[in-house]
Amino acid sequence: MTDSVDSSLLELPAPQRLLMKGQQTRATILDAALGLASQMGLEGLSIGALAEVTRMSKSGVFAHFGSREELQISVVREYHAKFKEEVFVPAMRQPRGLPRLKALFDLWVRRVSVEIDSGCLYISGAVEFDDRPGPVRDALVAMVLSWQDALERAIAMAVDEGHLRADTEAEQMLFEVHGLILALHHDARFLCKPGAVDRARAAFARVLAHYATAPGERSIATPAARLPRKARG
Amino acid sequence: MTDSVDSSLLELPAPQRLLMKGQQTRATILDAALGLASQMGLEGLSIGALAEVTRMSKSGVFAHFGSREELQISVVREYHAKFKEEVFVPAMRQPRGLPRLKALFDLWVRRVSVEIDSGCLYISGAVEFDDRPGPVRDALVAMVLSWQDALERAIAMAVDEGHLRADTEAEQMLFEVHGLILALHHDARFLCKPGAVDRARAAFARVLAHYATAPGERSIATPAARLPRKARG
DNA sequence: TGCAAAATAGCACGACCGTTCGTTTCCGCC
DNA sequence: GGCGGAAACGAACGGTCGTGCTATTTTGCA
Repeated sequence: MTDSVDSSLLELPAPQRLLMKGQQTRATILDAALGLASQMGLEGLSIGALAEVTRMSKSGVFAHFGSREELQISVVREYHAKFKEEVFVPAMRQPRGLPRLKALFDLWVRRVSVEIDSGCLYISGAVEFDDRPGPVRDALVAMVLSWQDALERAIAMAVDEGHLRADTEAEQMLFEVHGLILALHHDARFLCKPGAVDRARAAFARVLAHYATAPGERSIATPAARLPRKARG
Repeated sequence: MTDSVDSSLLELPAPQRLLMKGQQTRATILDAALGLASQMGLEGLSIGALAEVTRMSKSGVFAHFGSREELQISVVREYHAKFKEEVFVPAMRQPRGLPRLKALFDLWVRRVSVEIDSGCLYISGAVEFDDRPGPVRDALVAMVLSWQDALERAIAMAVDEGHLRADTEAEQMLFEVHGLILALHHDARFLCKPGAVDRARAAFARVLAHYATAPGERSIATPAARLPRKARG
């Protein structure tokens, strides 16, 4: 998890290690690639265009990744890192349970809204690679699954905290919430409908209300509910 | 709306009109193109691959459309026609209100499930063309909007029939339902999660329950509700 | 300052792309 | 049977793609 500074650097025999120039331009390229891939999709990302943007030669760009596929995978990983840092990490500073869950959704919405003119790689990648097997798809699936897992854990915690009904199916709730983000992305980016963000937020509130502890059924934040979370399939 | 048999045929000066050969192979090509585009996306659709599948020459295929863009648009239109015939038309045979709305969703789900190994052009197209202006995007947007319009009308009718709450915002409900389909498509096709169909159906039932007439608030199918539907923005 | 290695450039290859053009085959009608 | 137009073909063009190669420049340390 040392980010984009990849580990092979630490395994050099002995001599000069801090030749940072390479990693630095690699980061520059990756940044440009992220922007390009967000616009054109992972499949639309071409080394030639990337070279033009970074004002390098095609082979110069190419040498940093060894193959187009490796470049794509690096872009996916880079996006994942940025996403995590921008959405996951800040939300983790909220107390577990409803506040954290709300923060996760809010930051997620904010991210997708910001991306209204740059595109979410998770979403576009999912469509592009949904029937194109290979390492890129595998990487993409892994990233998305890890994000969904984090969300599911947050939901389960909210259940444990007594903020959500005890019979809440985390995976079902995740499905519904994820749908809201997808619809937001679709309406805002493709259909250019104004107010999609508000629709998503309103719908999320509805979902929350439904899964929230029914009035009188169980008091909010009952300490007794703070048991070790039961293992989920 | 005479399907793919385009109207220029009927405007010929006088003589031989039924040289159907052209339209026939055009239909064959279009059918193959639909399959190809469902797998590779509209941008991944290439004339060369299409020629190989149909066992024709590239130029032979090309001649039927005049440009790749025109081919893409034709594919979009063809998909729209098939979608309408498979989802919209049968649902229209249900009585207006809840039954029709349920049928629309059910057929839609069925379609997306069937497409689990062939891809929904509306969804993949939306992602591919969300920041790629041009005639193809325009056609795609028009088709999707017309479908969403149909859904919105169905929701509004269910309100008029008294099957849904009078204060139901059709566009908001549409947003939520659309999200379910997108999530279904994502989970089933990309993540290959089993049971996504059931999740979608369960979530739809939840949405319906929320927007349904609150118990005692207004009786179901009150004849008085059958007023001319108020104009919606 | 000089040296080895890393980083980048330059060039060429083969493959595929959409498109054009001239030719050839096919079909319906006189 | 032959004529005319539609349909399909085949070859070629210019372009971009990813990817190897071999120089050349740049970099970091002795």
